[in-house]
Parts: sequence; structure tokens; C-alpha cells
Amino acid sequence: MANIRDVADSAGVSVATVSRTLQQPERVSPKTRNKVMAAVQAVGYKPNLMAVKFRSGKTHNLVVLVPTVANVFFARVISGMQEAAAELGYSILLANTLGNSEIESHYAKMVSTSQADGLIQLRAFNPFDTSMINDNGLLPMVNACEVIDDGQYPVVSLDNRAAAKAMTEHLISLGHTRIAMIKGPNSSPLTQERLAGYKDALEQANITFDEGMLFPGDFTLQAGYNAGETISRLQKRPSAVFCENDETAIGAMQAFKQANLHVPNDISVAGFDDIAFSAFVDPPLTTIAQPAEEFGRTAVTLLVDLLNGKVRKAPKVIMPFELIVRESTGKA
Amino acid sequence: MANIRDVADSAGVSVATVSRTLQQPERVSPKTRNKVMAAVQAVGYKPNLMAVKFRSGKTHNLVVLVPTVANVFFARVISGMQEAAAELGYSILLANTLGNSEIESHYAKMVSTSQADGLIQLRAFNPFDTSMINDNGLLPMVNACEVIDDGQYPVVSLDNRAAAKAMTEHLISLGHTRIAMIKGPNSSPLTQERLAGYKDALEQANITFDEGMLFPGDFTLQAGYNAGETISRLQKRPSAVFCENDETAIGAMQAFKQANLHVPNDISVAGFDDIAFSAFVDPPLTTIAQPAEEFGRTAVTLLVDLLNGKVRKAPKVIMPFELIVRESTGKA
DNA sequence: ATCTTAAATGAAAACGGTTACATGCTTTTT
DNA sequence: AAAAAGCATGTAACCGTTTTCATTTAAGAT
Repeated sequence: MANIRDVADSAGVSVATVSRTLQQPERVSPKTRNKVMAAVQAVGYKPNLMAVKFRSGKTHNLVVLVPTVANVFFARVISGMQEAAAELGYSILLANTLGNSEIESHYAKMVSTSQADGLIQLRAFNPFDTSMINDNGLLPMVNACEVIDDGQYPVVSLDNRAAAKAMTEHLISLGHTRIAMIKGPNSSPLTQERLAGYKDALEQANITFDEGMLFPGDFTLQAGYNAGETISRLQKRPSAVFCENDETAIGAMQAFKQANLHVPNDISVAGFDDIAFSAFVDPPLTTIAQPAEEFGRTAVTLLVDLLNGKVRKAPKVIMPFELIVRESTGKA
Repeated sequence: MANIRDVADSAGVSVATVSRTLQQPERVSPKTRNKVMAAVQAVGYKPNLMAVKFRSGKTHNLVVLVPTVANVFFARVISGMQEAAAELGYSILLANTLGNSEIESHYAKMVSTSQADGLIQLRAFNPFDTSMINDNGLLPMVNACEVIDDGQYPVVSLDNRAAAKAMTEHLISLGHTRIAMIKGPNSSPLTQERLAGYKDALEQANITFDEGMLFPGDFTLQAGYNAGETISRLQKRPSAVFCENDETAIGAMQAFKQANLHVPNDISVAGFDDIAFSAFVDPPLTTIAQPAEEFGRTAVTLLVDLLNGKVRKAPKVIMPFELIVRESTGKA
């Protein structure tokens, strides 16, 4: 592999001149510039970017911790990140962590070992352990989607409480009073916030909250199916089910159909996220649309600003949501 | 940030000893080893892996070009890659290329500029242009899933022709003779192979191939829906539809339902890939299961072997498939 | 006690760039 | 015409490791 010295020799100039020709062409005379460019072609020179990154101390890599790339919503977030990163001259190193904090910790180490400049975490968990904290204090991280809001790191999130309240209000406005909720993992702040929004709406409508209307889930199709089965066998069945994400809702709908319950005539089903499939299931799913790609773009932009020292205090960005009413919800 | 020299000073040894203690502990006496380890702790030393990579000339990064991470099948492939890479000490740099050859070329450049050791391409396209070819000849690449089989690069693929034949035979065995096919993009070799397998089965059953039974698609839900609408309006409607992936099949089923066609009583629908959603749609989808995670694992293993010079000729790995019969296909 | 051999350690070069500083040449100013 | 200023280029230090080679120290053999 030809290096900068080969080019210098071939062009009959010094390595400094070659470097300048490539980095700041205006600082070198047109005559030598041509000589150098010709030499670059002649020897087939490609700068070793590993050397550049090492020398400059900037890797222009960003680590992204994503619980699972197989989740359609995250896939959209990642797409947005990739776009923004490309525009800003950064590369994304994607880590499929499966929510495993050891794997997260492994990848987080890339920041403390100078393999990446910063990190984006899509889960409400701080992946840095004390051994990674450097002397200046915090490592550069942005927390998006599912966040720990302790003011230490910049945050990009949705007002999950307001969104859940909006969806519950929608169901109430259709006449539903027995509204079940299929939750995410209790450990997830998302679940807590959405539950709070659900309760807000009930309270506002003077409907007493019933603990028995809460069903466990973990954001997967299978969990939705399981909860759906349980619900169909219930004596006092709810007339509507609010699921914490679309996968769960689709799984639940499947269980209802197999129990000969018609959606929405017998039971209304609502989701959260608006993944692509939701418009193509039967019936099309009522859900909350999140600007997934925009989440990704914003997180990257924020992190790059942070790296460039453009932000002092950890900013907090709240993304807008939209209630998408389709055909899976109907009158009670 | 403490560097190796700080450790050496703190321990009262040379940098070489520190390096050896960390890389080949057996080559240094237990006494100094302890001294050095203590010093590492004391100064909070973390090796600068950028420097290591630069010095060693090995980045231990692998670039993966994926047409779209939002595709559930690819998401599974990527999960498999991530696992295998972690085991082998490599990191995956994921590039969401949207099938755009300029973006592919951009990321492919990471290999020729020493930012990554090798590349995995999931599309039938050679991302290297002549400017990237180095003097030794080919750049290290493995082609998986959708492949160009010209013998230049290692290949991991499915026998798409046999799989499509198996699915078509299944439909024929149910008594179907008018079998439509919703295709992928014509430019994709996948489409050509699957079409060939479809024709094989027809010929074997003495059914004349009808060009009019072929419908365009691009592997998306929307394309499946569009083709499904077209098919439902047909005068001489087929009794079965074979879709080139599950998204297409799910989209088509939705269109059939809206046209009041019952699946499978009025029309059978078959997919390809066995994504998670396929078991949770109504009716559950008959499809071809591909070992997606295994695809990823194999591609990574092959590439690492290639990098270590363990393979001479480009190997060709054919992964097994499985026909999954669910409820979306029935008697004609 | 002396010589040979092996093990442990240190000094310094190397990886491939960037860049501060020095040098030489040309042009402008007086 | 001499001095000052500006521009183009070269020299060499530097980034943080690894590694070769030389040197010192310890151990074993006679």
C-alpha cells in the first residue's frame, strides 16, 4: 500500500507538501499541486484514515446502543441516525445489545478507549461504569427514545404520558369505560410514563382505575398474543385494549380473532409507534405515530454538538406525536 | 488521558515492559507484573485502541452493506453477524445503503482507506470501483443473501430456485393450477432464481407458464398491497399467489380481504422469509424459512477466515431452507 | 569461582500521517 | 539597492502503541 512518503518521492517534494496539497490546496502553488496530484494517481495513494484518526484524536465514529435492531421502530430510528451522521461526516457503529448491560458495557468501552467519540443510548440505562469515567467527568452520550431524565445527559424523547393520555381519551370518547392495557416491562420508564398517561385520562373521565385491567408484556408479538388470549377468556372482558406498542397490539389482535372476537365490534385495539405493518394488518391499527427517523437525526445532531462543545447544559428535546385513528378502534 | 508512558513512569519500568505485561504477561516476571498492574490501576490507564489499530494495521472492523435495516429479515441477519463478530473480536460497522450504489461506494472506501479490514455485501452488486482495488488484487469481501456468483468472492446464499420450486410444488399439490407470482425487482438475481424455481415446478406438473400471472413488486408491504388489488380485480383470477417475501404477502392479503376475498378459501397466499410477523397475521402465513441469523454468522466467519488467509479459493456456502405450511394456503 | 545459557528488561525505531517552525526565494517598500 | 514582508517549501517533532535488538541480570554447569 502506497503511503504519503511514496507520493512525496514520486513527486519530488516533501511529505509536508503532499499533506498540504491534500488538506489545504490553496496553500501550495498550482505547479506543485499538479505535480503532487499526478503522483497521487501514479502510485495509487489512499490516505490511511486509521493513522489520521489516531493522529487527530478524533475517530468520527459514534457508537449506538440499540436493544434490538429487529424492532421495526428502532430500525427507523437507525435510518435517521445514519443519514444525519453521513451528513456530518460521522460513521455509526451499531451495537445490538439485546438489553444486556454487559454487552452495552463492552461497546461503551469503545468511547473510553478512543475508538469512538461518543455514544447514543436508546435504553434507560447508563452504560458507563466508574472505570470508564475519565478525569474531565462525563463521557459524551445522548440518551434517546427511552430515557433516564436525571439532567446529566442530553435527552431526546416523546411525551409518553401525554401520548398515552391522548390515546386513552380517544378510547373513552368512543364510549369505552373498561379499557385494558398491555404493558411493556415494568423496568422500562416508558411503561411507567404511559401508565401514568392512561391513569390521567381515566381520572379526568371519572373512571376508577382497575389494577386487574393491566396485563404484562415485553413489546413482542408473542407477549401480545399471550395477553390477548388471557383477555379473551376473561369473565368481565374489557371493551378496549391499549397496547404499549404495535407489535403487542398485532399479537393481541391475532389472539382475539382466534377466540372469535371481532375487532373492533367486540373489542377495540390500539397500539403505539405506527410501524409500517400497522397499516397493513386487518383491521388497520389505530396507533400513536412517533417521528422515528427524526429521533435518530436529532440524537446524532445533539451528540455532534456536544462533541464540538456547542452545548453547555444537557438539553432536553421533546418530539411531537400524532394520534392515528384507523379501523381497529370503534364505538363501545 | 493517561498513556502507556505514564504507567511506565509510575511503575518505574520501560514502556516496553508495560506493553508486554498487557499483551504477553508470561514474558514478564511476576514481580514486575504486579508493579505494572498496580500502576495501571493507579493512573487509570486505558490503552488507546486507535493507536493499537494504527500500529498493528488491523482495525478489527467489518463493514456491512445492508440495503435497509428496516427489513425484518435483514435485521435478523445482522443480529447473527453481531454475535459472531463479538465472539471473534470484531466490530460491525453497519451501513444502511438503501440500495444506493453511491452510498455503498462511500462505505466500501473504508476498506481501501484502512478503516475496516473487510466488507460484507448483502446485495448482488460489487461496491468496489477500480480506484479502490489495491495492488494485491481483490479487496476482502463476502457476498451474502443476494449474491453475484462469479466465483471471485466467497458467497453465502440459499438455493432460491429449489426453495421457490418447493413452494410452488406445495401449491400444486393442493390442486392449484393458476398460480400468480408477485416478484421482487427484476434487477435482483433473487427474483430471477425464484422465478426459475417457479417455472421448474410448473413444467414438472405440465402446467403451461403464463406471463400474465407475473406481477411486479419490490419487497415492500405497499407493493404487495398494490399487486393484491390488481389481482382481485382480474377476470380470470388465480387461485393461489406466491409472493417473493413475507412483506409482499402480508400486503397482498390485506388487499384481498378488502376485496372480500377469503384467504385461503378464495385465494391461497404464500410468502418467503418467515419473518416474525408471519405467524401473527390472519391467517398465519405459509412461507419459506431461511436461517437468517445463521446467514449472518456464516458470512462473518467466512470473512474473518479470508482475512486470516485461511481460505484460498472463494468458498460457496448454500444454506438450508424449510417449507413452513400454515393456514394461508389451502385446497384449490 | 568462572563460564555458558537463558530470562528479563530497556532503548529506540517504526507505523503514516499532521503541523509548528525554519529556511529560502520572490516581491514589495523605502 | 537594501531592507522588510510574504509566500512556498522543507525539516523534524509528535501522536501512543508494538517490536526488534541490545543489554543487563539471574540461573545453571563445570
